[in-house]
Amino acid sequence: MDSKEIDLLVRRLEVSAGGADFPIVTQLAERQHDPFKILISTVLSLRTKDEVTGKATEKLFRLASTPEGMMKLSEEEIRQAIYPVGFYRNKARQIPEICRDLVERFFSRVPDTLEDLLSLKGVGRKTANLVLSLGYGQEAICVDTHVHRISNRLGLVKTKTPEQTEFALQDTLPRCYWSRYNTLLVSFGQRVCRPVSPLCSSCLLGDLCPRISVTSHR
DNA sequence: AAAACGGGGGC
DNA sequence: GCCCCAGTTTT
Repeated sequence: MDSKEIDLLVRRLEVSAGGADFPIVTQLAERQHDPFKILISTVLSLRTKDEVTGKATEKLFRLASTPEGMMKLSEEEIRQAIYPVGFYRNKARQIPEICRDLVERFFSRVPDTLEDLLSLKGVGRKTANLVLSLGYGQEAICVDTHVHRISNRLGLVKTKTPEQTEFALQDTLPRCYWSRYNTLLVSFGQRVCRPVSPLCSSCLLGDLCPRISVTSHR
């Protein structure tokens, strides 16, 4: 796929994903340029729907908005604030831990390198890359289940794991598309090209999808 | 590579 | 009741 075809694909994804008015894009834009907020909200978003995560993040930040403040919150306080995101045992425990790490090892700042971000407890490649991309404006591809699934469905990559997808996309996509691409694909994956009962009839990319007539896209 | 983790909400 | 979800960690 040459760069002209890729540019066309990204544009078509933009149209299919519904453009900037889509809630996820709006929410992400609001969190932009605040790496700490992006980090915390992404940890909260693990296996949880994004509308729920957005509200939970706001409530939590009303309690404390800095690593210093947040590391002092009790598990119970956090649990109440972030209801109903689920995964409380992990999340309510990890947040003060991450904040303590930020204060003690990184001078209360969210790191801006992949290696440092991955050293935080509960932060994996997807979270780390999202912080780099949205928080620090670096070109990064963060691969979640949507990006993994749809990149394969569109034939951009042929991979088994999200990590393989990340590296394959780095080879396939020019850098300038990385940040736009992953945000778009998540929107597209949630509203149109869903894992279960995808809206193929209203999808504008049917000609690129080998499974257009198949009922399930899993 | 696969399983464990883990809980509210939608149907 | 059953299944799904912007993942990460452990076996």
